[in-house]
Amino acid sequence: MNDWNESDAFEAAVPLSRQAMGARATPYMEGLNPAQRTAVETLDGPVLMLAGAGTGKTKALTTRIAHLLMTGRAQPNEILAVTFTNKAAREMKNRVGSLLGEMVEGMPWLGTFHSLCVKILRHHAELVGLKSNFTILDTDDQIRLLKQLVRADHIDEKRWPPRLLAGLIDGWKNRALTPENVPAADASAFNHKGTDLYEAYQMRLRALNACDFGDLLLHVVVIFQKYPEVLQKYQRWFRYILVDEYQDTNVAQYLWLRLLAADHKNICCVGDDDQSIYGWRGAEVGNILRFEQDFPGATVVKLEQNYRSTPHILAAASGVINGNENRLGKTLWTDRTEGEKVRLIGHWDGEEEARSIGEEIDNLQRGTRGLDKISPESMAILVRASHQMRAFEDRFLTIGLPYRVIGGPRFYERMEIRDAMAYFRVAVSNDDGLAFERIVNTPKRGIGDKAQQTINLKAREHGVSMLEGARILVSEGGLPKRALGTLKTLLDGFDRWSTLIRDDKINHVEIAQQILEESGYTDHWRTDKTPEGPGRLENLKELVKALEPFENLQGFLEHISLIMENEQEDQTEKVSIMTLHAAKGLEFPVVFLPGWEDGLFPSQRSMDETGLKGVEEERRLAYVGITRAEAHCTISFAANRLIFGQWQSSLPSRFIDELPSEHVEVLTPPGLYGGGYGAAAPSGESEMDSRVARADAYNSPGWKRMQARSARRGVGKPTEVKNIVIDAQAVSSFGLGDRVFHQKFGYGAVIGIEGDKLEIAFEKAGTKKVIASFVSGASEIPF
DNA sequence: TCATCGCACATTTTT
DNA sequence: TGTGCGATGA
Repeated sequence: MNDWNESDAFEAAVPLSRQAMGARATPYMEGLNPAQRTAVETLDGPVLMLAGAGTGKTKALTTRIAHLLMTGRAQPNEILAVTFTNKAAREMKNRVGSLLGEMVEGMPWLGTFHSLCVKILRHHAELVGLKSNFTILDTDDQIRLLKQLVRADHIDEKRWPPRLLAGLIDGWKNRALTPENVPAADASAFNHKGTDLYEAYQMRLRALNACDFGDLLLHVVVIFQKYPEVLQKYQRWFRYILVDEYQDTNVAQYLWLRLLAADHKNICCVGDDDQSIYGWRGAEVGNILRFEQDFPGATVVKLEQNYRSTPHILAAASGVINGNENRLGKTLWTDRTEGEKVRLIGHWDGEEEARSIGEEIDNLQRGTRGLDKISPESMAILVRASHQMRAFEDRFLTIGLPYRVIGGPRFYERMEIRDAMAYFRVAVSNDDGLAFERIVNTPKRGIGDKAQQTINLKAREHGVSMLEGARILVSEGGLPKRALGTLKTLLDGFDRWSTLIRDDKINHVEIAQQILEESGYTDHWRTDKTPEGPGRLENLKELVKALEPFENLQGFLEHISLIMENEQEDQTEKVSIMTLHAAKGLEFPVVFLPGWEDGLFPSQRSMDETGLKGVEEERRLAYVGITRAEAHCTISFAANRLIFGQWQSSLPSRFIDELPSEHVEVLTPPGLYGGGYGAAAPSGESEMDSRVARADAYNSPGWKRMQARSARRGVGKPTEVKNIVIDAQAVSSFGLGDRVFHQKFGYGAVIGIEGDKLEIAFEKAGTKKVIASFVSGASEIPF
């Protein structure tokens, strides 16, 4: 599958008939708005397509490809089209295909950065000291390798965890830095040994004939920079370059693109600076902000007409994103006029929030809100951090609401899958040491650390692979008897399986089954008594099924190293729960955005680590979240949350203050503060509208009064709530030193006042900041 | 070599 | 609260 096939990639494909197109109009261009049309038709020179959320970016991009082909500007194999994910690549392929019917043979150079790099690198591997059949390590292998190196250097793994080193190295690779280029400023990294270990790691990889993900790009960039004649060949070949999600590119990817575009200069980058949310893994918003300087004479096209959301939703999103300084500046608009305001709800705690959202979803799917029934599939809950999902899962399980969690550990990352693949890897190529290490003692064969070290030693001493080393040891008898026997069995197994693979007489699916069976791996899970056992067996079956479409095991392994996704769409209608990151690019009629509390969202860590830059990225995340919604968007926050078994109280997110109040409907949670604010107290809203439509409307006295008022009116939940919120006088009447009571934290003394927020030293729970309305004077508690 | 205990720790994730 | 890792003992 990944075989680099010259004829595929470079030989002229069947030319498209120019007459055939000339005769007809351009039906594939129908339905484009003027901006999209410009983006499609501006073929010469650099183009930056700034495409806001829901503005038909993929449509413009795919139509542009169709246009290039139909006008005869380029053959399918002369277009380089790059995406980040396999999913995006697949979608693009399909959409180009359907635009043009069956007229175009596949585009060999449409793919992810990584898959395209593999293709190039296999062809020039020797230039960076690799063989063209190099293997690709995933993060797991990478960490294990680094661990070995860290240990070999006698570094305290507690203080200097290998993962940290992995992060550093990834960071360097993202910035296209080889060990010799690591800036002096980074010299102190990892106990002053970072650079050396990086170098050692690269040497080790070369010895293993392996690459990590970062290397795929780095090596190609290095080759391009060092061997102009190689670069030139590609530069000349790719007449047109298209890049999706340009705001997510890192330095290495940027360099890669610049080098390739330097000849024809026909590069079209599509992206949205406001949706750059991957800075933490090396993405440089700067790339898109700098585009016009980097590519002089660039045409910039802004796609601003939004086809997804209602005006209120767009306005709310704009209000939030306007808080960012560094933007190219777009304003989404729509010609729609109808629609609900964004709804804002505060809750007492996370559980309450989950309950409320569960109820709301239930109402929506039954059509109780006087609206049409909405299928659960059309609804999504988008959270900042995955631990927030639990509350919803728990709740939905109890009320029997079908849900699906998107993201989480992917299929090919699961332990049993990786183990099974390690078996395949060793069977296919006996010298895959990392894979051998992984499974030599799985299932348990009495070959522990000690024995593995001996094997390793023996292998190095003879300059052979681990498997060969093990073979020598077995023949010499250099291991405990028990280990010797099991190891021999395993080695015989690999002999047998490798022969089967080489002979190619039996179907590879059968071979795979045989390997898993004879190695004892399937039995290992069959006899496993943990609750996961059956599921893992199930996954193994899935894995074997996934082998079917491939020619052989080898083809499967090559392909799979770059595809770590889980494609099992079950068609039952379910509510989706996912992180905001995972939601990028998706859309739902109904979106819930829970957990908008300072510290959770924006995340404390992000703010601590990168300061203002971090807040801005979090703000973009908020923008991404809101713009996922087509018709209904509900933002909520909880005053208290159980985090790591500890109650923490928090303040509503600063992003809530940034929502323009005229596009927000403030609701009180049913049951908590009494409910029905919107129905019974229209005054609150007009009050807020008359206020300067600015950020702190929610901190304003009006907001507080409103909260207090609805609280007083409330019936409340019998136990929890009645005495939490007290009236407006109390809100403003606390003074330093006052003794107060808080429902979850108990008694405490006010030690600081900051607007409507109090800093309170609780007797049991420590010092916390709380909204004044959530505490009451200690004497007022109506028990 | 393997099982158990105790401790530190705790975003976001694609390839 | 819970997990995952490393140190500890059988």
